[in-house]
Amino acid sequence: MNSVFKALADPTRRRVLELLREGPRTAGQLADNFAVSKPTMSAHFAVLKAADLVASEKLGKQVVFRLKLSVLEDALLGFAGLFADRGTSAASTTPVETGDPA
Amino acid sequence: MNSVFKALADPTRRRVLELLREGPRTAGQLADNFAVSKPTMSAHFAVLKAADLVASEKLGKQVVFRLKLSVLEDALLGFAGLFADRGTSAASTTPVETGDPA
DNA sequence: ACAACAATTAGATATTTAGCTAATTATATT
DNA sequence: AATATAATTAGCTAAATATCTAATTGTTGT
Repeated sequence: MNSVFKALADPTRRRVLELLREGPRTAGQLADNFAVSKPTMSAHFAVLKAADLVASEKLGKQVVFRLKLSVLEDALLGFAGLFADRGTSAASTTPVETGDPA
Repeated sequence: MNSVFKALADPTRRRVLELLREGPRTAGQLADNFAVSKPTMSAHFAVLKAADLVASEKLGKQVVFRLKLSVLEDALLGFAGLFADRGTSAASTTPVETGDPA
C-alpha cells in the first residue's frame, strides 16, 4: 500500500494510469504523451509495476502495459475507508488535552 | 492536487491524518505517536498544511491541528473519478497499434 | 524577571528520486 | 548476416526529502 501511494505521488505516473484506463498501451505509445526520455519513462513504468498498479506483457519487440484497476481501487477505497463515519456519536474520542495540571 | 498526493506519499503523514480523523490534536499529542523527533514532525505538519489537508490554530503554547476531511475527500474521489466507467461500449478506444506497416 | 514548556526555525547530512545520455538486449525485417 | 526498432540497463547528476541536533520564539506560571 505504501508503494501504491509512492507511485501515485508523481504526476507523470498518475497520468500514465489515466491513459491506461482507456485500454492497454505499449511503452512507446505511453511515452509519446510525455516530454521526457524513454529511459525516464521506463523507470516510471518500473515503479508502477513494483506497486502492482500495472501488468506488462511482451509482444514482439513491444511491451504492452495494462492497468490493474482493482489494485488501484483497493488502495484508494481502502485508505478512504479509514476516514468513513464510524458511528455518529461524539465528534471526538480522547479530545485535545490542554495539559494543564488539574 | 499534486501536493495532496505528495503529502499522502509518506506513511507518517497518512497516519497523522488517521489520528486526526478522531478529532483535533495538538502537535505534541500527534508527535507522541511516532518515533521521530519533534522538528521532524513539525516538517510533516508543514507538508500537510501546504497541501491544505489540515488546519492549525494556536491555543496558548500549543498548536491544535484538525483534519480538513473535505479536501482529502475531493482529492481522493476526484482522482478515483477519472477511472470510473464512462459508458460500457467497447473495452478500448484507440487500441494498441502494432506499428506494422499495412 | 525568570524558568519551564510547546513548537518552530536554522543548519547539516544521508537517502531517494527524477532526469539525462550512452550502451545493451531482444526482436523483426531485408 | 546486417540493419532497424523497442525497450531496458548502466552510469551519472541535480534536486528533493526525511531525518537529526541546537538554537530560537512565544506563552505560561512562579
